[in-house]
Amino acid sequence: MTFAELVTRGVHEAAPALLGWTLLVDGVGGRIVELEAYAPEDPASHSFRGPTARTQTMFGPAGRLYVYRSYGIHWCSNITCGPPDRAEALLLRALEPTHGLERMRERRGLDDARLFCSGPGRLTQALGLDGRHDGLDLTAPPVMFLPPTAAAEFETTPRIGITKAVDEPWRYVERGSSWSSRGQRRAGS
DNA sequence: CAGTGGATGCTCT
DNA sequence: GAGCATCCACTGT
Repeated sequence: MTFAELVTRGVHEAAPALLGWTLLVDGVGGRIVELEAYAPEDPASHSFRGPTARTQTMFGPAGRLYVYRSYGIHWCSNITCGPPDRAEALLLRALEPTHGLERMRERRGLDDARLFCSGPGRLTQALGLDGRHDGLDLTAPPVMFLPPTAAAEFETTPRIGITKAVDEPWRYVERGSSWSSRGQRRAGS
C-alpha cells in the first residue's frame, strides 16, 4: 500500500503500518519507531472540541503535516489521517536517525545521536520543521516516505504527557527499538 | 539514574 | 487566567 492510501485509513490501522517507514525532509530523517494516535472522540485530541484556528490542518485532508507549538517552546509534528470527515492525526514521537546525521547534529546542538529524534519536539527540530510547515503536503517533495522491507513488530502503551484518557493504549512503538522517547535502556552492566 | 521545576507563548474558557 | 500531546538543567543518590 502506498503512503497516500495508508493515511486515509483510521489512525489505529495506519499507526502500526507506518512504523518502520523512513521519513525524509530534504534528505534528512530516519525510520519511524514511535507514534501516538489522536481521534475526534478522544478528549486528549486537539480535534475533540471541533475545528479552531490552530487545528485547521487536522480537519483538512489526510497526508498533511499538522504542526503545533507545545508548552510555548517546542514544535510538534503530526501526520493527518483518516477519511475526509474524520479529524485524526498521528503524533510523530521518535525516529531512528538514518539520513543526514550531521545536519541533525547542527540543528539539535548536540553530539549524542540518541537525542536527535527521541521525542516529538526533538525530531521536529532535527528535521528542520516549525510552524511554517503546518499543512505541508507529505506526499510530495521535499518530503519522502520510503516503505520498510518488512512490517515492524510493535507494542502499544498509554500515551505520554497527557492528562485526559491517560489509560488508552494508543501509543505505538516498534518492539525492541532503542530509539523511542522512552527507550529501553541498554540491558546489563 | 530518578525526580523536580523552570522556561515560554499561544489557545481557549 | 489556566492549561498545556516538552525539553533540559540541576539536584541528590
